[in-house]
Amino acid sequence: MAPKKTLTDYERRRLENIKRNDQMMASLKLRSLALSATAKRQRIEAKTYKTSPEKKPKPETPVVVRRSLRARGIPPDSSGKEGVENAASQSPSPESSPQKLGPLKMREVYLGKSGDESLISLIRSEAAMMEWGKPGQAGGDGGLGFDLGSLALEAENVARIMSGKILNVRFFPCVERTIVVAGNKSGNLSIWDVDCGDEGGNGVYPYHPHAGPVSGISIQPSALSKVFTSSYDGQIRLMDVEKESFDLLYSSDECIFSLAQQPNDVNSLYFSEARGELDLFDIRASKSSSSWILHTERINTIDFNPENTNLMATSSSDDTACIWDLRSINAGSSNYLKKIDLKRSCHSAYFSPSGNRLATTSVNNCVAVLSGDDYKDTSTFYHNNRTGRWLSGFRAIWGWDDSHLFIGNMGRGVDVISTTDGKTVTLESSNMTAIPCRFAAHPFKVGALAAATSGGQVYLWTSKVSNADCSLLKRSPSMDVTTLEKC
DNA sequence: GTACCTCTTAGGTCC
DNA sequence: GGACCTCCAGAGGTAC
Repeated sequence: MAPKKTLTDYERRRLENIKRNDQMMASLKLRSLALSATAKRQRIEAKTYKTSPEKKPKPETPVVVRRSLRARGIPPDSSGKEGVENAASQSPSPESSPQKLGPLKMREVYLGKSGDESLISLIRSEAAMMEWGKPGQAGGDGGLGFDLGSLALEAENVARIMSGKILNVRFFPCVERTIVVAGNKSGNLSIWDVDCGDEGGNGVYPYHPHAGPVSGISIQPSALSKVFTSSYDGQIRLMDVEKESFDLLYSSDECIFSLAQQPNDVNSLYFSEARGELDLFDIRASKSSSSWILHTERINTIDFNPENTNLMATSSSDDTACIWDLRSINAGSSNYLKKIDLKRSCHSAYFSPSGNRLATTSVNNCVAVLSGDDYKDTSTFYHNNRTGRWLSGFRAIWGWDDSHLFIGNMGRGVDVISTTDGKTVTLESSNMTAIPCRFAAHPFKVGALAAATSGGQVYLWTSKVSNADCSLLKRSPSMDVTTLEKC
């Protein structure tokens, strides 16, 4: 006989509800009525998931595989063991740090073993440098002369920075440094300082600011010390490195599914909650200033045109993606500039670096690119986007110009779709042992591409030619331009 | 039309 | 190496 399962809070509340309802039914002498009602509709018992009798807490600590064994002088037998032991010895599980409605000190929710002082001072100094520098974005319409063949995944650029499914990955928009930030389904936020390899430590700083999946991360180049995060737990938090805290900006009973900021506007947040609702949050006034119902189902992504920041794109599980003009959005959900019906749930809609194109990814196995005047031209590319339940849905992102899109491949590769000739190539590496689902392109380092998996790993592809790496560039025959009908 | 059920998918852990 | 767990998607089917 299986040992008695420990009930979660949710299950306990649910059982209490059922018990209360039973008592109420009995008191109203409605039990016989209720029984006849259930007899009418003979449902099989609600689906439950088996749980192991003695569930051991999962280590939430990052394991960084930053140096090859050969490079570290470790014999093959020791492979990975060191990291795993480190992970197992890590302390607080997410459940041990329940989120409160209020600000959280960074150290309160820090899950790492060594301190995070070096990260705090690094971000402060990078923020100060950005204040002075004011760099321009990489990319544009004309192309960068970027050579896809030079992309490689070095062994030291592979890290398991958290456990579980990564839903969001971003680069800190700093010019000099490569810092990756990712959020997972457990509400964790991990920051990986990739360049700290020679400075001791593994460079990964894990935090647990949310009680639910992290649905959005936003960082502005002009305010590097402020990291905005949203979560299914209904909260928006601001990781303020100057104050060393995760401030609570917004709290709701509804899930928050996406978060975005207009370029160069650090005082406003756009986020989606519930079914199709988009909210504008004024950070200085600390209140939601506008709200619109734009879709009939959840909004999965919000993105702004980098050249005309009044144009906003949304993708939704109501099978559509839309482009809106913020100056006329008040007129309601029918007042979109452009709407594309994808027949299936749409996972993403992102403007290209020049703003002249929009790429959408849908579970209809298509990546669609809108271009031309008023985005009236549509090109569609067949792409297998059926990721199933356990993987984060694929989202095609733009590289550093309008010529290439990057998206995960179910064969553990990175598909690169050329928007100029419609051809797709797949980047593969023996260092990439899981399917990359979510991507980020470094805004200032052409060729630096972060790919996150549903197992907590991040692969950092860089534009280096290395004979040691066995990255392979091959043409995928099944992914030429196709029509929407074929999709 | 709505509510509910089943199936599918991959990665990590444990034995 | 295989069994088991994960569980906040989405599609398709069925009952009401």
